[in-house]
Amino acid sequence: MTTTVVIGLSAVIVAMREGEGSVLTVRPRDTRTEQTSTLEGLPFGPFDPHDHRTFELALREFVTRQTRFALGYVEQLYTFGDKGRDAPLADVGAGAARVISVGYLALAPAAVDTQAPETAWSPWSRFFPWEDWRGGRPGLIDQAIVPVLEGWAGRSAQRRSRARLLFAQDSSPWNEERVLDRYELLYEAGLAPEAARDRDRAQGGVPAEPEALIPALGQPMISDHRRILATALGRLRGKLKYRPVVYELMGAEFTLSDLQRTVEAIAGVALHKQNFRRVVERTALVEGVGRTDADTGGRPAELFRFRRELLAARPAPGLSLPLLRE
Amino acid sequence: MTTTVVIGLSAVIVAMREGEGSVLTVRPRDTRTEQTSTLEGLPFGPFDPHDHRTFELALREFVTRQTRFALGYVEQLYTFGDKGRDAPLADVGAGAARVISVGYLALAPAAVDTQAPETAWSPWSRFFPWEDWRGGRPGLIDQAIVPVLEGWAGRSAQRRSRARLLFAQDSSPWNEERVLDRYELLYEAGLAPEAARDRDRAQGGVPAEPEALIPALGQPMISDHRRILATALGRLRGKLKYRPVVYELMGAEFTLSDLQRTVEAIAGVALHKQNFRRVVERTALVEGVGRTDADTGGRPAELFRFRRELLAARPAPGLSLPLLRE
DNA sequence: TCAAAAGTGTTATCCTTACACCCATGT
DNA sequence: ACATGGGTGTAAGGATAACACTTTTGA
Repeated sequence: MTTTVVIGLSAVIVAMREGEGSVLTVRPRDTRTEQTSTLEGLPFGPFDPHDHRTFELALREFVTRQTRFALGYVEQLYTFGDKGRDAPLADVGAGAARVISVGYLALAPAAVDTQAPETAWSPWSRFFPWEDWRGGRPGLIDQAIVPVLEGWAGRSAQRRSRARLLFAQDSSPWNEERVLDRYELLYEAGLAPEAARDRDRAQGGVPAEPEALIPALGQPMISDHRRILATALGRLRGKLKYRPVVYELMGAEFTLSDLQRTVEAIAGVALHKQNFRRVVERTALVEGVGRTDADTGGRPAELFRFRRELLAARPAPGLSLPLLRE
Repeated sequence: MTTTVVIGLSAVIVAMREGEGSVLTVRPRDTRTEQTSTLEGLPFGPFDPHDHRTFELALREFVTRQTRFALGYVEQLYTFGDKGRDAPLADVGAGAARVISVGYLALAPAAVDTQAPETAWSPWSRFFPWEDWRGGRPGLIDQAIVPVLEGWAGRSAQRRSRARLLFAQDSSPWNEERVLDRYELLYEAGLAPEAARDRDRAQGGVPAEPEALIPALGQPMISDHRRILATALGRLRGKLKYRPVVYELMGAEFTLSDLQRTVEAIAGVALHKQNFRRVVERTALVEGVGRTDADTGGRPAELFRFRRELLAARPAPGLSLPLLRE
């Protein structure tokens, strides 16, 4: 028996919407029932080996078709191929097809809008509520996550220490980059509804009706899309520090507070205002445009622009995160 | 017409051999002519969607089969799918198959050996002679590369500045991480024999006999393997700085000079001895074992070991590269 | 005794962190 | 006047880079 392979492309398209780090989601329409899915997913499209010259071109094309805007910054994330966690398209194709999905990260300025039906901007705190530490340690970690993880870990020292490190218990520090590791831990511990669904499918059965969701554990997504999203968020948080990628999320002109709020939303931590400004100014990648924005509620803020022309001429640093002590 | 997709896995297996950063290469045997290839390639194997649960398991399996040793550290690099640069397996399969290759980076300690026939450890300076700046700026850059690039760039300011930045001309600094960008520049400029070959194949013809190689431009490899190797080397050079990956290349015990020579071989730059030691000791990821190695030619050196047990308990830093000024 | 490589000490400089304070606007 | 957010100055501590120097071996 030969199993054929189908390559799918998924896009994590990130933008700031209403002050929150958000990601473009779709609710696909089931071809049989004509119902739109209750779960959200990422924009997803097949890669046609005959027509498409490169993955990236294929991605840009189908995203433009689905969402009606053209992507700017795009980078390949990872290729996912685990059996049992593959995309639901596997059922749709002829016979047994294995779906390999190549995940991409795309960044869009806030102004970019989508008028396409069935697509929406969702703040990613919907999917990963434990990742937002801007207001200090989220209560739900100790209320809802830690107790269940302790039950799962039992006497296993390895499991306990893994949970302790990833969720910053007992004075171990919060590492905002390890989004994927945390999601995978929750998945393994059975706290992600996706785990139960994948298990049911593997046993040949129809997925059971989802149980009542525990809001603290975040909205699940279609297929392995929450895993791809976690990969994207972790990668973005890391990249922020060594490449000037934040500016891909900003409009043409912005205040330094806008910039700080964007970095905070992505990194999920609060930053020290004065030191953040210094860090930004030291890179010399922004310059004032000589005008101010008066709609700030206080003193008008100077408007800056990103000096994109320097990108070609330099190794180009990122931003350090001068954390705000609690 | 449907074009089928085949997924191939390629492995860049890195180890120190005879003091040089080396990579495991194979000379595949042509199924028709029974001749072994004149060009080297990377260990490469098909991914069987029916049998293999994950890419990584498939990779470990075929590498063990081809090279007779088991991989340790493994990480996914990138998935390559450009038409016209795909693997030669495309001709071998039934009809028109498009080969997508998922590249992996693996690190092995020097002690690891391969007894398999047709495999060998090749220093990567064979493939990228311009990447070794340990003895200062390699003369071949200005002798052989820059003149040809200038011809290629012509009056295009963009091309000229790209070449200038990547090859550190006119006081622009050498950025050792941009291995892939440099290779792609040479490919575009037609300085990589692979470019001519891909062009010939695209026009339906049989690849012309390779012209006499210009040694300064490095040995070409099969398919797009030199591109994958460039990706691996760039990634490894970057990762060195923020994750403690060098230790994956070291034996159980090593001197600080061994460690420095390894970092220098990978990064391709000379480091300042005293400051390197300080940097290493500050991470506290190594500890002396209380014995010395007398075979150094001078004063015996203290032996150290990597405190791997700390990896689980820490965010784990890398090494900065305290450059040696010329 | 000398070459070769290991290993130590010290200083200037820069970056980060932390703290305190002033400025310009709307209500 | 005062609340709100924007913006500046400065000093302590730590990391890096650059320098010179001592120690221990083999030939």
